Amino acid sequence: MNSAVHPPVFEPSSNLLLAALPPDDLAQMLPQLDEVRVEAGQVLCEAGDPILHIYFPHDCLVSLLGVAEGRMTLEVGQVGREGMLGATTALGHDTTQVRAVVQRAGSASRMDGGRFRLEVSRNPALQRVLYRYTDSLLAQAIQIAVCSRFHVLEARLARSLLITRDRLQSDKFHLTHEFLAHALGVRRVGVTKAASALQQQGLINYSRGNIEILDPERLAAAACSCYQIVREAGAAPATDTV
Amino acid sequence: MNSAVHPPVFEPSSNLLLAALPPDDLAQMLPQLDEVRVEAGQVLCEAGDPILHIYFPHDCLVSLLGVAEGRMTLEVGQVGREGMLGATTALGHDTTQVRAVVQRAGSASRMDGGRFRLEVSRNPALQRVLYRYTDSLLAQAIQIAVCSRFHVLEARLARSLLITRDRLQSDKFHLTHEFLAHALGVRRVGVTKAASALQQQGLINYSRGNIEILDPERLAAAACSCYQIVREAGAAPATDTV
DNA sequence: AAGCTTCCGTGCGTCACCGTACATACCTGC
DNA sequence: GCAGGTATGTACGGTGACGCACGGAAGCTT
Repeated sequence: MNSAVHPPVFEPSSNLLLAALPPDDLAQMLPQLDEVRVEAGQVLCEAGDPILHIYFPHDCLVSLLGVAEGRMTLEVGQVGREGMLGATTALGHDTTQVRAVVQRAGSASRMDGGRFRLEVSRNPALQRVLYRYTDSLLAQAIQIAVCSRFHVLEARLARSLLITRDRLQSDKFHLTHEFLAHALGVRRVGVTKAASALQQQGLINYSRGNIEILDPERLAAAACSCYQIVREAGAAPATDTV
Repeated sequence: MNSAVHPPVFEPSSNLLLAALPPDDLAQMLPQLDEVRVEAGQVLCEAGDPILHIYFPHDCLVSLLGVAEGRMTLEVGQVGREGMLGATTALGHDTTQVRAVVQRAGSASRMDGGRFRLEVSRNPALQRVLYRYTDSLLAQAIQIAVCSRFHVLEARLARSLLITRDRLQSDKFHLTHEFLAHALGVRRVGVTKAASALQQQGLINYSRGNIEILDPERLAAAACSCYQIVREAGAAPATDTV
């Protein structure tokens, strides 16, 4: 179910973390990486469960959901080709704190969790890459915490749509109100109401999960300032001393 | 103003991150560490400002506040003797995303930000320690994001008090409603109301900032489950492969 | 064409928290 | 023992989101 039907079409190095490794280090990891295809809605790992595999996305997008009791969840970060899923297992956490749900289907390089730990323990270059990436995840999580505490739903929805747009490099994508509700930590009807407001202002258009961003500039104006901050947090810092 | 009036009474290694370093690595850093005293309410760094110094707390406790527009803030983590302040500067972030406010006065080892960067760049043991610590900060931030989104104020207040109790190893400490309001991201009157409820149940007692926890077990029952999760996130993971 | 599933829209009562304003109690220092 | 700052208590209308329930529309399957 996870295996690609067609022969692999992505080089592992299409993931930017892997691409950042020195060639020799990358070569050492290659035999342990499998290309797999992940489908939208698929749960790659569940909060509290052991981390069996880690993933380096190529073209898919994964949503990290913090989980409270019941069905309440809140997106605390996203993982695309610039990152990886399961980095925390390198530090001895055998379970994951978040649920990872595929937002956009695509391809990823997968690796056994135990082998990854071993590889990290003897690969300083990989350690540095993971440290950098964990730090950027922290920056994202902090801003999302602030945002979801203080900003109203309509602004948060606008922010979320813009971030997705940036990541997917497209003004059109598939995302149901239900999915957005889980990410924003609100009811489905709350998303419907906020989305209707944005649509009536002519900022977006949607129908049965097919969302189109009509006016990015005005949508950015309707979003909170967290949009800029989260976007920059995902990018690399100005200088690189480690 | 920051210098200790009395001669230093804390060894740098009373900070657990420094203590985790191999003796040789620690010895190399020692000449660059100054013991300073920090006072309650002191702002060690302001969100958006450059990171001039990094701190390794000995017995003080520092609150990390994510900042939104206006006076709205939300505590996204705490730094005590198990951690440090400013680790992110090692990765080239010249500014900090959070405001760091001293919650309990005490002593810390301080170091110049630039020298710290240099030290990190050539000290793999230090890099590993920072990676571990950043990962635990991330775990804290994630849970706090979830908690502040879904749980009611009274439960969050109980959680906050219990965590402070654990860190300070004392049932009595000083913490005004105003300070708690900034940490929990709510109004001061909201804290007053929630604290009154806890007091009427006989769980706590307070007067002019002097808080006493009367019944930790029942207070834990009044708190959300995030208390356990955050506490474990602050602790070291079960195994250590890096 | 019928039937089913998925997705979106609306209405209604409830509630936690907000913003603001004002009142009261306690502590410190002169 | 009075002034002034600090800390806490109370009140009140407003609102964003909640929980629940139901209606409807679009697409897919048979």
